[in-house]
Amino acid sequence: MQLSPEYKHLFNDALEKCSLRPTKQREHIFSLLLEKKDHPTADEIFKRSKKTMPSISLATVYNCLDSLVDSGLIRQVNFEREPSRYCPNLKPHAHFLCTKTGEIFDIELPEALFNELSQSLPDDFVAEHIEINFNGLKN
Amino acid sequence: MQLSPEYKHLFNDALEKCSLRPTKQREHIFSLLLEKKDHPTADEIFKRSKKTMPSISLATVYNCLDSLVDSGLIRQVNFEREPSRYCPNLKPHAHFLCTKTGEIFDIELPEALFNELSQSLPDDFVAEHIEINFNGLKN
DNA sequence: ATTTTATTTAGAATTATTCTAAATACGCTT
DNA sequence: AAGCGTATTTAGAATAATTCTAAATAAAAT
Repeated sequence: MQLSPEYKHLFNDALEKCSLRPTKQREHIFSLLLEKKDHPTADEIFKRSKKTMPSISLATVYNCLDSLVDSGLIRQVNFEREPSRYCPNLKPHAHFLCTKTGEIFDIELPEALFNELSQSLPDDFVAEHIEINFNGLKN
Repeated sequence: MQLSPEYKHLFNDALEKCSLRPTKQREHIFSLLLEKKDHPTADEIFKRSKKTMPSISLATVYNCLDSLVDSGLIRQVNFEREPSRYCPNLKPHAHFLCTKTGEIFDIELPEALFNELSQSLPDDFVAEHIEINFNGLKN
């Protein structure tokens, strides 16, 4: 529940770059995501947050998650009509939803694949972000 | 607003395979999606449907869309927290959301890329479906 | 220290989607 | 074609996720 110096630095820098303030709540939620990387929903994060920061409100959780996403510290993961989930893995990766258990897995993909994807766009398209979601069965 | 014989056939077959009935409403919505392939939301589809089928209800639109997705006749497209959109393009393709205009474009990708993606999954993952969403700027 | 500006908070509001139960339509059997 | 069982449609209510609002608080700048 405490950011290591490296992450603390990353955290401050990333927010600074977007002129966002490094608040207790933002830090709390970020460290919580780093602690258990299981792609929780906003509501799940709210419940976990309250354990150690009982005064936090759900709206703040949503606000903080948005700030963290905007500053590039975490990623938002969307599958179908399900509530958004959040992921602190900063390496380029895809997600896999197991249709049986509902679990979401990070899938590390070779950087080259992302490049291939970008390059296969017509010239007038400039991609800022690529999201790759698999679903199927994980044994 | 009328399916061509080929599409009518495709439509009947696809529903049959899932033991779903080829109803007027399902056909109506399917033909409407084929007519203007602009990735409309359920609500937009509801508005369009009412023009020629005034008695249709929003719940039916949702039901029909689910049936069409289940039978593989259309695809559901999700970007971030936005409402689901629907796409009748059956060729393997990705989607590109222009962050400026909000428009969604179909991006045809070489089949090989989809294979590469599937193959880069660890052995215990079996993908049923791959969704690729770009966002950025389209000039 | 003071002021300015961003953020948090609780609760209300909104929006997309799903549920419910009755009415209707479909497709099969005779 | 009539009847029967089941699937689908319908309108409206209900739900769930997310956003909004306005006042209180906290952070940064002066």
